[in-house]
Amino acid sequence: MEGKRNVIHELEQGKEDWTILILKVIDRSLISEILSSYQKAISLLNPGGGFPAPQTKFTVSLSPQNEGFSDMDFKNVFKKRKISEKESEKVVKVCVGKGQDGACIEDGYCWRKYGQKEILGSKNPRGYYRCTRRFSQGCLAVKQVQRSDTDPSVFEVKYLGTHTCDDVTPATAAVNHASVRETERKPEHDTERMEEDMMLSLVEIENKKAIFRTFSFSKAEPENAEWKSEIFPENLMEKWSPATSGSVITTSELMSAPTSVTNSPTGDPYLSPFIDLDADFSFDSYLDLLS
DNA sequence: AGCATTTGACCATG
DNA sequence: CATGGTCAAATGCT
Repeated sequence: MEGKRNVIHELEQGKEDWTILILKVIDRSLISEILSSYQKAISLLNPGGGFPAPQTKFTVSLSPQNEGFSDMDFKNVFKKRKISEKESEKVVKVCVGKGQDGACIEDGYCWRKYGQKEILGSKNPRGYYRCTRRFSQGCLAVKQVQRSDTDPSVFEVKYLGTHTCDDVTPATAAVNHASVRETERKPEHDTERMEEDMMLSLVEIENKKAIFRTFSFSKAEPENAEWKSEIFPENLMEKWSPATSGSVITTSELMSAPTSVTNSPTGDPYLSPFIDLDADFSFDSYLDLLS
């Protein structure tokens, strides 16, 4: 009985996390399916229990003028995000890496390691990478990758400089694969492909979620515009930015959002901290729309 | 053989 | 002088 309760709790936790992600993810149709699955699973485990009372009313604040959020912020997702004033490098991106040494973190570009350093006060060395097109195309993009001291599964990736090359690796295509396929899918799709898509997307989105949870940026400043537009494609920013800050994102807006994914090298629309929205979002009302 | 990675040396900065 | 970033020779891999 205790175990069942834990499972329900975990599912609900996951559900909340997904809801946070919905505000970020372009390919909503797939997320809707996942969300429905969560709900079905909870219902099956907890018949008659229904949804927990709207503690599910929460706020997500992602204004560029107060970007950056801590683990605590995401542990208390129902509270308005408190902003840290962190002044630092051009960009600091914290993300989960799949590689054993951080060299394989997928961001769509080809990198070549040119150095590694032990950093004072850090357990793990920092790897230095530059774009492989440095000499062929004069691309000056550089990144630094360091495994987190606190969480070995997390790599802190710092991007410096802008890509001037036009390199988009197959890795990027793979990242977008599931979403692209999703848009191509016919109404009468076969379950096998659905499962495959779902698995791809789950892996992808779980990574995004982890990134999103620990994502932090330096203070938004004019000189950062360059890397902002590089990492977060303009058209997506436009599509996702409400006209005014503090506007409420309705569920219908969420459902009608574009399903296409741009083929941007490092484009990670899921993570855009520049979406200026303070959204009150009720999970229950969202599910009402789904049913 | 050609390319990528490793690693100690070197350099710039505070 | 300590530290972090880069260079480049040595080494490894395919």
